[in-house]
Amino acid sequence: MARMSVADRREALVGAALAVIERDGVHAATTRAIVAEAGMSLASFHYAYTSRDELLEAVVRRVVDGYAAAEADLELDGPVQLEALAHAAISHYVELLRADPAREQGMIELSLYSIRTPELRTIATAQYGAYHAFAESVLRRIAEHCEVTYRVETALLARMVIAMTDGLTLDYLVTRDEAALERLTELVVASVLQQVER
Amino acid sequence: MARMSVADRREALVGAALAVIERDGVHAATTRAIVAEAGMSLASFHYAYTSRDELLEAVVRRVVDGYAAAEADLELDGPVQLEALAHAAISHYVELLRADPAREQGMIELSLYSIRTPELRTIATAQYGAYHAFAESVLRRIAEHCEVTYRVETALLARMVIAMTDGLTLDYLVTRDEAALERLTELVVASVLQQVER
DNA sequence: GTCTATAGCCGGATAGAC
DNA sequence: GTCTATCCGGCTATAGAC
Repeated sequence: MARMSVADRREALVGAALAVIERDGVHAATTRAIVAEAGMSLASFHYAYTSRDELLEAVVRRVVDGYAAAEADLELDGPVQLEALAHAAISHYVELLRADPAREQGMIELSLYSIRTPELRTIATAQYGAYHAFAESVLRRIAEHCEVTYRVETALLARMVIAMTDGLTLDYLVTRDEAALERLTELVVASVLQQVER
Repeated sequence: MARMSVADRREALVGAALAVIERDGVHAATTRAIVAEAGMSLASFHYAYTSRDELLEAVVRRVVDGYAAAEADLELDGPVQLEALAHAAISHYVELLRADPAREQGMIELSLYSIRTPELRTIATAQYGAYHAFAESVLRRIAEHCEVTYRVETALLARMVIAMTDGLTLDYLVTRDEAALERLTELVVASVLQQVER
């Protein structure tokens, strides 16, 4: 294998780990599976990271950064109705879920693994902090765009949205019931809209 | 160890497995950890079950049966208001969550593990089927008691309740934020009440 | 710096004594 | 029937050749 800077090697390993986690789950993301995915040797792994947990910490950081970037990219332009906007935002996630359920399962597994591992606990908290911040930012932009306010603090409503989408995700992962997913999505949207003060 | 019938041994192993899963997670529930918890030898395990997955299947079955029994035990008597009843039902679960978060984490891990394991997939589906049936039964009894109906099918609303409590659970497991848990609970109750047709 | 080889441990499952 | 002892594979991490 050609020489790579440690930074590049870490980058490649994080990407490979994410790929394995998304495809086969946290349980399957062994150092061996990760280096195989990255096309490098086992020793190279330990040259870039001292331990598997250190790599997983970097993986969670990348996921968190990814959400921050997604927030910046989100477009909420044009003269759209409040209901349509709320529906579009939730549906956008639900489509991601339907397109790649294993990925979402991997993300939940990653959170659960993190909170079982003392050194990773704070990282897991940061992960959810990023989820909440993302949802809150979207809610805030919707409120501004549609000139409405919420009956509860935006941060709390954001938290509810994350909780509801997580619950939706678990339901779909287990049952794979498309019809229920669609109808549950509508109920989640209705629950959010209920908290809008026009 | 004294002689035990295979049935008794299985019973003991399922209980021990559940204890380990609730305390340390599915990942830690190795055959060795389970037999240590049950106070028996490793060989005795394989005398009662042919494989670890076979035992885990039995564990999920016990969890499912436990929910069915809990439903039968639930009391919804007395002239209570609809709002108080809905709040009490949700709060009852939230108190279980606060009292033993590790247990709820273990149950979610068990579901995720099951859906990653082809032979256990149907069991996971049954587990959620039992959750839904439990919630639906409670909703039905509340509706009957308070003489109201729901704007959507009771089965769908039950599904929403399970999804929301799952999401609530993940949020609390990660953040351990008591204040947020309380306020999220209120939002979940409000979301359910929104679907009541008086 | 990168590799192969291996140490050392823990996992599920089994053999064979009693 | 129940045990101890063991096989064997996979894991993380490291040693040492190049």
